Amino acid sequence: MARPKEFDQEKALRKAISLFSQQGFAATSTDELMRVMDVGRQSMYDTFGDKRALFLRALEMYVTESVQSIIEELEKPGPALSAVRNALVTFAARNDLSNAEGCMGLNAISEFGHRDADVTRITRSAARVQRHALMRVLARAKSQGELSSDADPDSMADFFESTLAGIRMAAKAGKSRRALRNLAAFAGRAYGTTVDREDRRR
Amino acid sequence: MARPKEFDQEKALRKAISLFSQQGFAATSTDELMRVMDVGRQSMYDTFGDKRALFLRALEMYVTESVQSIIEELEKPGPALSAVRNALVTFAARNDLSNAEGCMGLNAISEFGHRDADVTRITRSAARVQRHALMRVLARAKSQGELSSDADPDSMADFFESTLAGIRMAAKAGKSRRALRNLAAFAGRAYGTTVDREDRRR
DNA sequence: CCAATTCTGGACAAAATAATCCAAAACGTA
DNA sequence: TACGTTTTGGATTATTTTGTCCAGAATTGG
Repeated sequence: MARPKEFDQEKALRKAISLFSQQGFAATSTDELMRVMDVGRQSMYDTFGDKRALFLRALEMYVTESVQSIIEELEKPGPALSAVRNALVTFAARNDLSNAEGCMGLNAISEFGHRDADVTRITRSAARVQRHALMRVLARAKSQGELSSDADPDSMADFFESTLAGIRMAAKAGKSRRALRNLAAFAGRAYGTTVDREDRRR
Repeated sequence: MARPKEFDQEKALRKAISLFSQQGFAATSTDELMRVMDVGRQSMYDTFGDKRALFLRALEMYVTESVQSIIEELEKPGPALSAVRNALVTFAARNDLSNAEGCMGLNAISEFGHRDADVTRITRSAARVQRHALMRVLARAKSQGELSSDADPDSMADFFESTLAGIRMAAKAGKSRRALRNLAAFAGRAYGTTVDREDRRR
């Protein structure tokens, strides 16, 4: 038919994610996006629609992958609580945290709050999926007697999510990778006093 | 001399803080600021310089007050670790968190990262002051034997700050006041297993 | 080699936004 | 009351930024 259909869309999106993560939506100009994505203006508009649509596409891609990688950690075999604690530590060690780029998801929530329906839909949806996996692991922990009876799964889940957010912000604030790891490990303590025993078991 | 010197600067600044907290810097137009602050354009420029200077003034006011109120909690009498845990719970109950307005400090870090020297100076300076108070309380905890010997004050402090950030984000994400409180209480568990005993003591 | 189609890049139009200007009103003080 | 100073608000300008247009180049299939 014709010319081989555009540039590498996924790569371009990743560049956009990087830029949006650093500066947010409003502060990022289309000129800057073009330059970083290495795409002509027309190509950009043809492919993605407009700046806002591009942002939403990028956001969706980002949160989906982000949630995915956390769920993978949560569903690792072994004691359920260990998986939870480990997910925190592993998350703290992620490469993309060390460059202080920031989390596009948090960024979007920061910037838009809940006044943008599309943004809210995307972040909420991803959060729901993650929450689901989280509650499943916690239920498993409970059924296997890892949790004391007074432990409230909802609060534990809220705490988990909040810890992730805290780690992300600490990373953006410039904390060292080691500090992030220690912080995550320390947060794990909240999940019960069985930490030491389980850690030794491995 | 002349006319009675302007409007209520502090009130206007608070309005500006509210708006910036919700939308960030770039997404907030001067028109919107004028309307919300209830100040004429010229007055605004005369009084604050320009949009950026206004933002910095507002940011400084916000983080100073925010840090101040946390330090007050941290320095309350009683067992040091209780003060730390209590600071988290009290923070989670703050009124300004329930309206999902968001934290201007986090917002600023999200939006600017460290590419803006002035913003960085303001947030860093406030963080340093808070950190100082925090380390003092933790040192007191250690000297009074509330901390096990393997506890690392730096990690504990990082965790504390990270928890605050997590609570703020959870609030902005729309979590209920009760959820925030439970989350904060749960985070407190990380500071040692003496929770129950100390709580009962009161 | 030709044709159809898509990409590319620069120029351009339109809108939004930051910041300045200016004249009139408000106010304290003499 | 009258003067000098300051605030106020609208009009205006300049700049930035988003999005479109258009013509030429590139590429695949017949």
